[in-house]
Amino acid sequence: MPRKNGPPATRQRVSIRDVARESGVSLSTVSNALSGKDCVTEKTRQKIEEVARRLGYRASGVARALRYGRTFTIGVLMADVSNASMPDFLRGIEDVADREKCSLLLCNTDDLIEKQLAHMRVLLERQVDGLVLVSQHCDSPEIRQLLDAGTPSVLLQRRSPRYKDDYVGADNREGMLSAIDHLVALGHKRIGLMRGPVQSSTATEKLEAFREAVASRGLDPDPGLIVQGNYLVEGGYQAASRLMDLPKRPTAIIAANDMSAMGVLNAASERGLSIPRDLSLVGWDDVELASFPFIDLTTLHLPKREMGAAAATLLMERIHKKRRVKTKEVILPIELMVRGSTGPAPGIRRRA
Amino acid sequence: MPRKNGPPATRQRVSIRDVARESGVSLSTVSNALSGKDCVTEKTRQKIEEVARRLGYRASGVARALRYGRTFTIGVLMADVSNASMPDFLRGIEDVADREKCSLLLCNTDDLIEKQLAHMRVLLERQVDGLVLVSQHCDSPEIRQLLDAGTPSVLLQRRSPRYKDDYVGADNREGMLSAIDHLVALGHKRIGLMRGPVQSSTATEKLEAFREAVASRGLDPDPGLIVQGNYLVEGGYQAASRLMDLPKRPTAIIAANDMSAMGVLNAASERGLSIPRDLSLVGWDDVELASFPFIDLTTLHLPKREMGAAAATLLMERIHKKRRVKTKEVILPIELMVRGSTGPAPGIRRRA
DNA sequence: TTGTATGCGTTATCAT
DNA sequence: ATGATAACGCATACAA
Repeated sequence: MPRKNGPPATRQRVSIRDVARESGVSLSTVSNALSGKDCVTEKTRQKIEEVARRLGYRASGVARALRYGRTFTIGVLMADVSNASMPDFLRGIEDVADREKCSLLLCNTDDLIEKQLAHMRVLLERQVDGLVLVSQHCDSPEIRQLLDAGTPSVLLQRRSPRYKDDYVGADNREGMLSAIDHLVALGHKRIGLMRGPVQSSTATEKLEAFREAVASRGLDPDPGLIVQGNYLVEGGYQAASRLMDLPKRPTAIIAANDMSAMGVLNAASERGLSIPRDLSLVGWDDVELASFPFIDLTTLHLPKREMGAAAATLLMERIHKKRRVKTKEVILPIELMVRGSTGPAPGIRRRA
Repeated sequence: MPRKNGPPATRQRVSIRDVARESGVSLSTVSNALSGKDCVTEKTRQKIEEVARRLGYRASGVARALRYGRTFTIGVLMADVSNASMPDFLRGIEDVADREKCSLLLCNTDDLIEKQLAHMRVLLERQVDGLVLVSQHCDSPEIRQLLDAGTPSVLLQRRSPRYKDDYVGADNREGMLSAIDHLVALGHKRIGLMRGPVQSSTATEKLEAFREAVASRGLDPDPGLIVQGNYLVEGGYQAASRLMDLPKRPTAIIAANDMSAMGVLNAASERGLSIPRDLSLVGWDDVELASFPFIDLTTLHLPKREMGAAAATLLMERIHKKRRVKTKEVILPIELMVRGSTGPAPGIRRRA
């Protein structure tokens, strides 16, 4: 029986057919036996299993996916895995995916909308069961169109300002208030904020909470105290430099995130400013290095792995059609980790 | 026409069939038109494209994979993406994968052989086109069996001591010698080595080069100067503590990697030892934080992204059957980044 | 209990 | 230029 069809599909893989032929039974019997159905004689099953093992048979996930209409695959889009928090988000997603027998297809977008679009198209073509986006870009029309194409999706850490999606984030407002209250308790009144990128929804939330606190706690409302950062070390350095070179320097800085806080440390050491004696510093995210004794950064702990897991859980609900229309948001608490980078404001007596 | 087949495969997706029906042509014509064959009238093509767009048609990667016998997917196995070097390896792999229209399935093994086995089985079932392993476990019989099952694979950063595989690594011997020569030039004679895990092939290579150098450079051969580390901060702390509490402390330490070097910094600050005045420190990997001004760690730069790319390139050669049997090794150069954590040995005049 | 037939969506071959 | 068909590997409904 010569193959009549085209060159592709070289048919080198051992398939259920080979097992059937070799064990002298039919396809379905093999299928039944191997998937543990009870309608197969123990003897037949034994035989089949032996043959399968001998031939090194391994069911084709591709064929299965085609048949089931499910790939047991989840696509993950993030700007850059190399960014400190990303691996933890990823691990959280994986925790749940593993449990649900799903694998992860990972794509880096480098924060480029075009790259994200291309990746999304590929992922949808691959028929992933769902999509997790840790991305600033969830608002452009093309992306919305793909998002609405029917494949479940969930936003993690960054949300769309204009649309209502399934979303997992952290309580940034609470975080900001607790940071400020901590600083206020230490006597700080002139607090600088390094805000994150304008497209970042979390940056916006933090900024709003900051303004709210400035008003309600009676802090110095000088708009010069709010500078632009970008979540990177270098951006943190530049932003911090602007704050430090202000005619009247803030006594404390809240960085856009831990990485930009590193930039602040650089800027401070350059100017011979001692932290926390001359300047208190609060980070955001609580990445691993924040807890190193020689860094010892006071920061807001983002439960990254838990957030990833929560996102994946939301996604699985959709995939299992447990929830069809109503969107859901999960906001996880955020905790201030008080470490050594914050101290009494200069000129304030200890235990003020 | 009621569906007769089983419950799965719900048939909700718009397929090439729908496009064919809607545009009043046959399946093959749609396929030809959409895949840019020239045997289609321009008018027909227009029509088909319009319909496809209108219906939101997207070809099924799964069906294609079944048909082609290729999934355009590469499986990546690593102990833990959260480890500092992993994201860079991953990016390198992705660089090449993107170019080759492949996506990455990422699996964390947590360095557990059972987990790795399970993931490998899943990946092979999914019919990935190839496998990249950044894993200590490539030597157990079960794993070898899967590795030899026909799917191309390449080892990255860690190799098998017993088997010859496609492999990409760095020139660890050169790295170690350059580190030692740097220290020797600074007057160090009593150098401590924190070796990596025993299963780590790179750790072994470094250790051998260290011993070679101790002999050839006439360094203190005290076996107590070699302690066990584990690539983690805490392990580095403990190992460094042992070295520092030696009756006669080394004047320099070469850490297992940058993370354990952080542990050394912790141990040093705990003992009030100043680096590099009392103790010189060399790391390994050159992760981002090594270059932060307030850390400023002298370390060996591992070209991680390039290594990942080289591994993926090797893999693609196999996938494209450019190379069938002969295994290939790529050893990338490693470069000493001299920063502030190394200085003259105590008791040595400056500019010794 | 076991075998036969069908379809998942695609594309290459072959016929028209 | 276009259409009919088979095959990739699997799982199921149904018949024997």
